[in-house]
Amino acid sequence: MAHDALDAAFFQHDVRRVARALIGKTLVSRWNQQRVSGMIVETEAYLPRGDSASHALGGPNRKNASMFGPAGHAYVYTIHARHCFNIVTQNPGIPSAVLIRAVEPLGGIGWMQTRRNQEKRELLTTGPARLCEAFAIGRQLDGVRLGRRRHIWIEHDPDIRLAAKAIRKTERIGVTSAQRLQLRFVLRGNRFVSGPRSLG
DNA sequence: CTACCGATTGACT
DNA sequence: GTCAATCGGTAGA
Repeated sequence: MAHDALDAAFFQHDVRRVARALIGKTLVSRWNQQRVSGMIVETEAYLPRGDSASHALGGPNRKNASMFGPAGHAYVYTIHARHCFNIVTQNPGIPSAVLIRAVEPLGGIGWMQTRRNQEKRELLTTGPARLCEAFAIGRQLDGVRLGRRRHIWIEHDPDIRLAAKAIRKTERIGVTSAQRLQLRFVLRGNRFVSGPRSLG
């Protein structure tokens, strides 16, 4: 029950290292007395330099400001009328973030089904916008620090230990530039990973 | 004000 | 597998 919550120091490393390390961790949301949790099974890294797909390209603006803020805070953006949840890394001064693309539902599945208006577990949290809806993550969390006393945080279960080969590295999903970069990390074989099966 | 875009999803063949 | 709906944010007239 009382698993350690990851603190800011965890997120102050290279974004690729953090993206890989987040696989197998537990994402927890508590909102309106409703606790929801899931094991992270898919992430993507967005680099501070040389990454034409990063929202930080071109410098800070009103929309991407959180990417330039402190590590361990949320960066929530809107795309196609939906939300996506990132965790800022390496900052200050190095705008980078990890996109959480999919989790395996663990607790509060009934809340997820209600919020998603969807019964099938495979359709609750397989995709960045789907999991945001299931975890009640919206723009109001943009720039907010993660923590156990907040709306959202990440826990480490010491019983979950993944072998290096359990994590697969692939190209990112849906990115229209810089596609050759291998910046997506997935838990190999997990059925809650999003995207084409060939990249699972 | 209008025009256009997208780190997506869900419906469809 | 393919494809269009979707709408907030941003840029430009």
